[in-house]
Amino acid sequence: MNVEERIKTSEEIPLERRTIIHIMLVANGINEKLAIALKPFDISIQQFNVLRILRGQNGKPANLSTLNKRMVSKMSNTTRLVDKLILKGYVERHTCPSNRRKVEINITSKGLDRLLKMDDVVSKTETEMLDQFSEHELKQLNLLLNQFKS
Amino acid sequence: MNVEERIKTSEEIPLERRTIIHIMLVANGINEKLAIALKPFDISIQQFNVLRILRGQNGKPANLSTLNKRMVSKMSNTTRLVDKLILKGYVERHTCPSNRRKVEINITSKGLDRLLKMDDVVSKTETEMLDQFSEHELKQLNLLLNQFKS
DNA sequence: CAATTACATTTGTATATACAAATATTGTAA
DNA sequence: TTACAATATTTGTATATACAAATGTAATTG
Repeated sequence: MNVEERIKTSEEIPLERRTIIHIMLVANGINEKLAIALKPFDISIQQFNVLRILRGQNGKPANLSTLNKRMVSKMSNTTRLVDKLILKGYVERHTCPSNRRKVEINITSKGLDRLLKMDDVVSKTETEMLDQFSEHELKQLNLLLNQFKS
Repeated sequence: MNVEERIKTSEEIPLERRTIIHIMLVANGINEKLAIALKPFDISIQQFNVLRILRGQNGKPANLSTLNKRMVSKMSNTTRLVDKLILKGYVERHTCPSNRRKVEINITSKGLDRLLKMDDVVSKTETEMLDQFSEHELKQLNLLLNQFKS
């Protein structure tokens, strides 16, 4: 993808700005592709992400602040995100017995089951997007990305 | 920024998935930083982007589909985005005389004036985010990003 | 132990976004 | 020239997100 072509500009873009725009374009593309892949499951990327985190807990319940810390894109409202997953029967929420301010969130077996199927299409999509890259290039890209100031 | 640390995982992430997550984290960081920079102007990144496109038109009016084509993140509703800018007095909208299905959108002098001030903080933010990079590295990063399938 | 502070989550409000349907206008073809 | 298709935008609806305020619970301190 050529940046100038994509945003239809004839003017030359300074290298720094071009880099920022480039990253944003690629990230939007990734989002779009993943959203399409997950569409048949009627689930958003964020919801998928939460399910994956919960699975990674290996049965150990997570609370909202844990989820927030581990999410790729920080949500300002994890409560409502979890609400949606409960409605779908993919997670359960209980008040934490040791600290009733907290909630314990677990993935259900139904959630685990669906997640397994989502994994397939997501992995396939990820591989498709990156099949132009050699392993060395992927490593190089990760190293460069590390230099961004967070 | 270390990916594993940021998403608090102890498990090893496959290189492809790690790359995708890395890009998303960096893009979210960019978004956040730009949003903060633009906050004093009470304007969203998308709105800022539209103003920049309109300025690039050099007086030539743009219609909605032109804006859509040139925007970094495709909006599904440019109408309402332009509505907001009109409310702020930054743009004007008129029905296109040659084709009354279209609208002609122009940036106002007030919009141009504000945009000039926004440019400063945005450029500063962009430079801050990238000051770890040499010119060679930026070029290298752009080349790698080009390999993403769009 | 009452008051205060800190913590964890929920709720309210405004705006953003995705998608589909509706509206208005223009072009075209029988 | 009427009917139909194509184009360009707007509107409706549902969900997502950002931010601030509210709620409920726990810990601390005088």
